[in-house]
Amino acid sequence: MRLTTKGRYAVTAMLDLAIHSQAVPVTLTDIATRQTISLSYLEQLFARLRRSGMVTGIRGPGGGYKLSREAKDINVADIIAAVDEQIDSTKCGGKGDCQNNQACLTHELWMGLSDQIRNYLQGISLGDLLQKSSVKEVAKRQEGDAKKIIDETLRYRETRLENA
Amino acid sequence: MRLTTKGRYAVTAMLDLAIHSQAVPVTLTDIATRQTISLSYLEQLFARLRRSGMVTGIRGPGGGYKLSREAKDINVADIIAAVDEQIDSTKCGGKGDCQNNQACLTHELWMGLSDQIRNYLQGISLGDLLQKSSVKEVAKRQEGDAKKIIDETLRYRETRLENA
DNA sequence: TAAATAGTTGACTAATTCGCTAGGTTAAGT
DNA sequence: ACTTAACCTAGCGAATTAGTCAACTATTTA
Repeated sequence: MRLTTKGRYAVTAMLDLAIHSQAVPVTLTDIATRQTISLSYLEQLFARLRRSGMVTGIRGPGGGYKLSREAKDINVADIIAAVDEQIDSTKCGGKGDCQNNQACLTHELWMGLSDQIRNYLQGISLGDLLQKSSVKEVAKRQEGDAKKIIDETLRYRETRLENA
Repeated sequence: MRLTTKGRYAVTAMLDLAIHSQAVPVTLTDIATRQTISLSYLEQLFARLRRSGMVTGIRGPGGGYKLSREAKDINVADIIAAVDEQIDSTKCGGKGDCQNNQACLTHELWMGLSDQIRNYLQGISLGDLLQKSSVKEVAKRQEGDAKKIIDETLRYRETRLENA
């Protein structure tokens, strides 16, 4: 388990998706606008997230991304693991023969510690993060900020849905 | 809080130091030999650890490094923070004005999550890690492995201490 | 059916970090 | 003096980060 900015971007974007994901899919352009993340970089991250089965891409006009599961069933550890290709952090690929063909201290210690962190992050779901009131407030304000850009599109989609 | 191999090296080295730190200081050469980490890289890591006040360097023959505090008073989060220069992970340096001069989602979410991870790692001390029996076993075997290299030096030092 | 939208893919790039090497200087012990 | 070992600095190749650009494919609407 590594913790880098890449993982942070992914978690932030997924939370944004969880917040705005209603019946209508959310486009990466919307997320990029709200979270000020490069669109192309988001595309790379979501390609991995999609392959991990956490999100579903819907093509064509009115398309975008949706969570594949409920927010409460997606945890932070999974998101980070999806975008961070885990390089074998032990020189021997987990075989335990890094030092004189035997297990090294790193193995016993760090692997265990890494597992603990993973377990910890696995206990935190997107749903949990949504609960936090502070997140809700910021999200609400961000919607307002981006309203001028997104509003028309959104309104258009909603109208279309109502007519369907 | 970031988690990279750099931090892992630092934690591993500090644990090695904690295990072997008796009355006699431990040289970086010893640690480098036991943990198969580059000596010069270790020097860089320990420069930071020393500046953070976690270890004390003793120069000259018979010198080496010692823990500045007891193992139970040094936690994993501090070690990682010491070697990982924390790049301001919010674009605005924690001022909370990254997006339209207001706090962004990243702030509310990731900073909070990062704090949780930090708090968690702060609860794990070197002393706690020493308790783990598996660590003890590996350390014992590693001592045996490195015995041919280190034994003479160690014996020499002990003799010197007894005579003092 | 044509046009517009939007996801998908891949190649490419500048900047940074990682892990390490090489070479020194300084302080302390014998 | 000589050795030891901490301490310091510069630099290097590889990897990663964060991002751009461009082409392509699928879907929907007109």
